[in-house]
Amino acid sequence: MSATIKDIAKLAGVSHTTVSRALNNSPLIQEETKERIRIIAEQLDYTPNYNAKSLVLDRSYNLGLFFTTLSNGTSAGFFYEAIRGVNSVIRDRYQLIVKGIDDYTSFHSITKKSFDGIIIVSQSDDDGPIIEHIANKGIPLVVLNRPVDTAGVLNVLSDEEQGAFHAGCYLVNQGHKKIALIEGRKGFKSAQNRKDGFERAMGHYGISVPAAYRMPGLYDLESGHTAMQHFLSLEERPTAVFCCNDEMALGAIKAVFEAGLQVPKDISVVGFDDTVFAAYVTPALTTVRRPIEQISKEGALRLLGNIENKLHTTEQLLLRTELIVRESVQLLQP
Amino acid sequence: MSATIKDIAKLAGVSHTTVSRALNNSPLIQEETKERIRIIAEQLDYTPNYNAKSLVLDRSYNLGLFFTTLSNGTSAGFFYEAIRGVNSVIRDRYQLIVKGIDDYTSFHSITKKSFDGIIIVSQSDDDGPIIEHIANKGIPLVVLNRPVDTAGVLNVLSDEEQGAFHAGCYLVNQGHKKIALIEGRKGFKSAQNRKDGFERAMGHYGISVPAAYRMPGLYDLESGHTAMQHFLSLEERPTAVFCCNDEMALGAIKAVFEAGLQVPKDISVVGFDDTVFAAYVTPALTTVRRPIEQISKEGALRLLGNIENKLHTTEQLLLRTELIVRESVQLLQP
DNA sequence: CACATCTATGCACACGTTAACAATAGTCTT
DNA sequence: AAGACTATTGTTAACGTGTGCATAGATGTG
Repeated sequence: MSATIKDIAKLAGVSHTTVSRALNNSPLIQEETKERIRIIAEQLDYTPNYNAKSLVLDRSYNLGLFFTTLSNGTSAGFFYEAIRGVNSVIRDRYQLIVKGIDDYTSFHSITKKSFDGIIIVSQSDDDGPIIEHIANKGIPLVVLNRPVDTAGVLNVLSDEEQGAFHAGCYLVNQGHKKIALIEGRKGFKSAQNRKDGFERAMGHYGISVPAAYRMPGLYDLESGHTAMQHFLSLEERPTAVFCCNDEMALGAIKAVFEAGLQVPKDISVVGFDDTVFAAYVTPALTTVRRPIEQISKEGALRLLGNIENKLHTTEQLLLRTELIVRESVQLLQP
Repeated sequence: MSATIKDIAKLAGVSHTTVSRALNNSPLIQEETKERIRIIAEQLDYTPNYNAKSLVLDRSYNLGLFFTTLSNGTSAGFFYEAIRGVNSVIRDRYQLIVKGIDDYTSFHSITKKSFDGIIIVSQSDDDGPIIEHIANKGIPLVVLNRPVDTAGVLNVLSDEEQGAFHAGCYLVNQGHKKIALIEGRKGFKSAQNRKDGFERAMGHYGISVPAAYRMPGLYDLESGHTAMQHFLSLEERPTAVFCCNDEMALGAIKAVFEAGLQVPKDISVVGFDDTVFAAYVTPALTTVRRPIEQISKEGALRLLGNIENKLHTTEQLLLRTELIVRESVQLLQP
């Protein structure tokens, strides 16, 4: 069917060894011979069989890109930016294999032979076992988006606690005192960090957040909607709500409008993530931007570095978040 | 390093052939022997080397999932749903390799050896060459989202023309006569189809759409915003605007609010795609839903069918779109 | 001129797996 | 009891590529 180095060898009147060396641009082969062989390869439309190469070179040319889940809980924008970032770095050097961790029934098939390196975009503590497995197998690994301290594992993430802290401070500085919180999906590390940052800000200014001002959420529109309905039903409504992501913030805003009220006039809303539509909803959403694409780029770069230099550095990179002030927060007069 | 069938063979006191057969559950091997071998394999934590398997079986266990572009023009939600749909079908039988077609400098490396099958999520006529290439190489192929008529290629898409037609008719039936259009990204087949469906609806009711009521768009928030600003500046403003996707519709709505006007009271807006946030913006967006996830599922299923039965059927599957009526269109009194 | 050195190439094997064919022992048939 | 057949296992080669070692010719050296 398709041409092999042996076919080329026959036509060129040399051994297949010479062809192999010529096409890999080995200094052992005469320039003239190389050129002749290259031309024949071109004519035959030769493409190396990567499976054979992999077998003998013990490299798969595969990079795994694993998400905590593909089926629920991962927001589309997040997913997209992560893949984009990684893809822009690897170009054609590796194949990018995308998987959801929760699709694995067993990690047995994850071996050094099938992955040259793995990028885990982790959103949950439940990812611990797979991280252990990969590290044990000695596969180069970078974990994005969530802190890990396993030795030999790279780690790139944004400082979400700090981002939430800034958002909380901002609300207080705008004059808010009755501030409510819609939490993220339980078990997701980000949910914990964002909550922590928010709490720290409140603590910093000595503002207490009663139980009625705290609602659980699932990072989706619907749970934001429900949570806000609850806040609106309270006798003493909060004047501002910090939502642990933009989708929930959107759902929350929707609930406010449905109740015949206005954002930010009657109630202020802050989100987290700066998703693409945050700037375009009405009112434009004040939110915390985390540099997903940059995180995935930096992560991929460092991973490739470790792969190519056969290192297993343990490095943690923390990228700053940024508060994006738009129109969804009202300045309260004292 | 890692165990091979030969290691198992030694421990079991049989030939490596017997081990291979046992682990592949061949009927040639005695049940008792199989069991013994399985236990040893388990103890050694044996995993087959897929590169070696691929080499001899001439199968890669790879499925390509190619998008027109990863870097711009593909909406995040679209991307996400497509991967989800395909992933839910293939589970652990194949590895899913995600690529942007515009990342390829040459299609040379796309061979039968490296891909058992390919799914192209096509958004542009520019994808013609790669489709030709893949079909010529005899690699099983399904093209999603855009019509193709190459022999031996599967094709699954939604009837967007019909969807846009219904949306257009709906606007007219709600009493609108001055209807404007924000077009999709030039070169994208969907842009043409949606425009065609809209035009057909207008033609059907004898409504003419002047040049000033047509604006180009790029499928992003910003171009929708710009286009709507243009419409608002006209002496005789349209009463309704059909946007070729939801993102542009969001941008358009934003522009309306900025001008101190209201949707749908002053101007009605219809989108296309029913992205996740369509239901949660204010006002909730009336739009056309196309079943991306279903399309990618159906496509993947049919592709796997063709791969496993070694067929190259030429089949086209057209899935219906659905008009989702929400709150962004005003009923005009005559 | 004899020997060492260098250059360009080939030979043979390895990577881990599957499969065609061969071999052995036991069972059945007449 | 001889031949045919069956069940189980082994021998060997093959997939396509890369590499250590051998080889042959050319060139340099004293």
